Amino acid sequence: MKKTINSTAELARHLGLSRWAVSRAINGHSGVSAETVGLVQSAMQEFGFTPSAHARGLRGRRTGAIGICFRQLNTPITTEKIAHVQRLLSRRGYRPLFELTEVDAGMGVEVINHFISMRVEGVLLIDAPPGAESTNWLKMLKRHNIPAALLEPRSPATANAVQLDREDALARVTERLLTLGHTHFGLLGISREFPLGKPRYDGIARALSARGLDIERCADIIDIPGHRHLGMRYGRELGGKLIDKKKRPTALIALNDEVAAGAMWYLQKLGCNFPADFSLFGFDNLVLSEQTSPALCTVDHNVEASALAAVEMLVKLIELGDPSAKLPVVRIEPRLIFRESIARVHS
Amino acid sequence: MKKTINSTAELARHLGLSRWAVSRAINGHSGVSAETVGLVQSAMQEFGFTPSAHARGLRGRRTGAIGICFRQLNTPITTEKIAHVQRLLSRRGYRPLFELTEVDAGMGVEVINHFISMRVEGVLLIDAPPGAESTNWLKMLKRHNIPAALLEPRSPATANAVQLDREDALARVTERLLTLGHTHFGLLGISREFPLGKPRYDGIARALSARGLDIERCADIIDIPGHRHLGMRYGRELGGKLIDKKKRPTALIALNDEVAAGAMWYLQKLGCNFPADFSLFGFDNLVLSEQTSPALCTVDHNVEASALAAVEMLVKLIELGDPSAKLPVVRIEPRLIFRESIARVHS
DNA sequence: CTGAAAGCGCTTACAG
DNA sequence: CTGAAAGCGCTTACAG
Repeated sequence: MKKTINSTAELARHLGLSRWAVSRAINGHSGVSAETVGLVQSAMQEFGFTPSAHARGLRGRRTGAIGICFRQLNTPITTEKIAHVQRLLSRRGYRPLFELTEVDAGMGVEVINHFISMRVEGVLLIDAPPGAESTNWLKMLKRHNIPAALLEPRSPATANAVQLDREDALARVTERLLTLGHTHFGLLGISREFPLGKPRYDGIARALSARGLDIERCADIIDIPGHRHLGMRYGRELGGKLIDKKKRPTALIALNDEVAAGAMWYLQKLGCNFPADFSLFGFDNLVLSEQTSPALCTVDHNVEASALAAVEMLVKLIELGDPSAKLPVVRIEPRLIFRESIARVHS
Repeated sequence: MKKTINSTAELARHLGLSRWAVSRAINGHSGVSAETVGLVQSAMQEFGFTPSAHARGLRGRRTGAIGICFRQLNTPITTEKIAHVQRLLSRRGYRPLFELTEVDAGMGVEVINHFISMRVEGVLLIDAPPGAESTNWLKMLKRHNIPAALLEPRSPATANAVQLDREDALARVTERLLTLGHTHFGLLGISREFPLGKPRYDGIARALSARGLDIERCADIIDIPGHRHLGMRYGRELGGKLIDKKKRPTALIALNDEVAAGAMWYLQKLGCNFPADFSLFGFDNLVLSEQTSPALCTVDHNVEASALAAVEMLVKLIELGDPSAKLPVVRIEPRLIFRESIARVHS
């Protein structure tokens, strides 16, 4: 029967070492021989001993913990962010603490307080909600000198944030379609009044005006104001509105892949061909976009790059040690994914 | 300028109370008046003070922390489990610590060690991988007297687990289709050899034999052995295999909603009607299943019930305080969702 | 309720 | 490297 080891003191006694040597071996500090480090590590392995994070966090300056919070796990994009962030942080020796802020009302403050009570070294807010709520969270953290970085906040931030450049992506999509000869665009679910639609609309307008074209004349906004579910069903309804148009666009740019797939489905059922009758571009690079037929051209969020930028920003803020440090906003370029759903316009 | 408060000692000094009173007020213990509790709480609010979880975890017996781990965030079902678990645990005064085990190789052991170092009071393994890996995790936890519960382990467990009764669900689906007059079934992607398929197949067989029917004669298994992606594209390919059959089934039961939607899409393009030509049942109750046309009949995992059962099981194990306690496996009944994709068979 | 003390398991600074 | 000590911020048991 093996004896069990529950503290570094017991481990030191077992190995005939001082607690000092054990502590420094565990933490990779200098002053102990490589041989001693090996002995300590193999004993930890053998007895399944892991030092108490609480004692360490209480006495030491570093806890190694990083609080990560996000609103909901409702999209594959969010879950991908989380997976990348976990990988990147644990490679840098940090331990992520994940929490959801919107499973219950008022949960956000509770989560931030938990992070504070855990003495996290930094907080990463993913998809932070707009307005006063997240401002309050940032205030709470600042009060405790805990730096925070924002990954894709829902309202525009002026510092310490990483944001996806949707405008640039849509400008590039539009340029590509112009190159293929398209001059009449259908904007499925993309409207200026809508926070999700605004940067997309602006990007399209920018690309058009670079060619001397006016978005008001070249593009039809096809949407249903007040519609809430931005999924396939919405896409089908927009397909229905599109088909009633006298002068049909030749290139369709959809708010996202689900809307694109819904519209494609509906129009195909009516006998339309993709990309012969319509070129179509989605957004999000969901698995769905590969599975449509033809496979959908779309825009990939480049989540890996955003997650990396956010983690590096947070680590830098932690290293600066200045709670009022302001790092410039990082803009991430989305990647255009070209597949089968676009073609040269018929002349 | 407000002074800041960083410890219960400072808080006690500020309020003219003893540290004893403050501690008991914060933890809701008896011996302090309601008035004192109120004073303490409002001062905590005012100064944004949250006691150190590390000091608390080090000295006190309880940390209130629960480790939750899961393999990946790859399905909406998993993310739903997490949201429910967070809500249920925080309502019971526990703090969940979430970690992913499959973002890097060997991450599982690292995650369990982190839980141990955090002195969690219990661990919930969600979608635990089959085989030796999770057995090892359980061994590590047991060594530290940390109870663990399994929510839908990928290999059958004999105790301390909550499992979805897929067999029962498919038996009920089959009964319903039999009631509608169907006697010839197409099993899309459901094969006996496959861990995901086995319980489904058994359930279908059970319902058939209850009516004196033999699954070998009444059902065609339509699948592509070795196919990896169980998504819409696979469904479309299975639709292709189905249409080549001499004697076509009238009722289709798909492995999941994506396979069902893919098959529906493919067959509709060929001019088949749902549910006139084929009745169709999916599984998972994804958002997608509402968005097909006709809307898909499907099976809902009843995640809320599974999450509740798992949380209650874990809480009971913690309260028992016996690291070798074995609670019986809880089976959760999935819910059948009837929509538009099934009909009485043509006579 | 107060007050004074012990102790949780570490890290850290210090003298050797 | 050793050894002895202090201290992180709490909870807890004890005497009043």
